[in-house]
Amino acid sequence: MNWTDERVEKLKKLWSEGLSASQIAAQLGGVSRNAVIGKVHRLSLPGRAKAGGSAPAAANARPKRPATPAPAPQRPQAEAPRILPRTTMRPNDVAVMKDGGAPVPAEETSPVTATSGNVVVPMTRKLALTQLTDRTCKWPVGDPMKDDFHFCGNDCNENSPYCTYHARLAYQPSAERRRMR
DNA sequence: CCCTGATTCGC
DNA sequence: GCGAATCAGG
Repeated sequence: MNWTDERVEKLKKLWSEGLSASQIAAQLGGVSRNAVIGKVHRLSLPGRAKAGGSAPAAANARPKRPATPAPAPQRPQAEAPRILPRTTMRPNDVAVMKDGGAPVPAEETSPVTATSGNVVVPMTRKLALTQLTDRTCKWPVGDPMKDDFHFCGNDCNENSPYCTYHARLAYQPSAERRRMR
């Protein structure tokens, strides 16, 4: 895959926007994240800022490289579009989903934080925390700091902690991967 | 384990 | 110049 001006330009754009190398590689298609990082360095683009006191990356630089380059099997990265419960979502994933119009918990352990404010939900049974059972949807509704806070409480599947509706919101596929020719 | 960027060096 | 392999972290 050539680094055409077009692709380089897109690389610069996405990199400056803070996307990770792997995400950029996914968008460009046909290149690995290593290729992206390598290109970034070659272009002398500013690397990622090291925030809190840890940046001995360049200080070390004493790796060992075996003189035996094993035949590297390429992985064509063609996974099936499986929808798996990804509870950990990165900022970019959330940003993409936000356009869908559906309210979605931004944080992993506590979806509560994201639902503060106006949440439009089909129907809730307005259950308190202590009234939740194994079969009631545990999707939080409203502001936990206010007293009108409650949980959805609808019937949920045996496995999922949420009802069918909220399970869709909670378990959005990472998606936004595949983008190649 | 997943991920991140950084670096080296054979090609 | 390219990028896989590798390192070093989170």
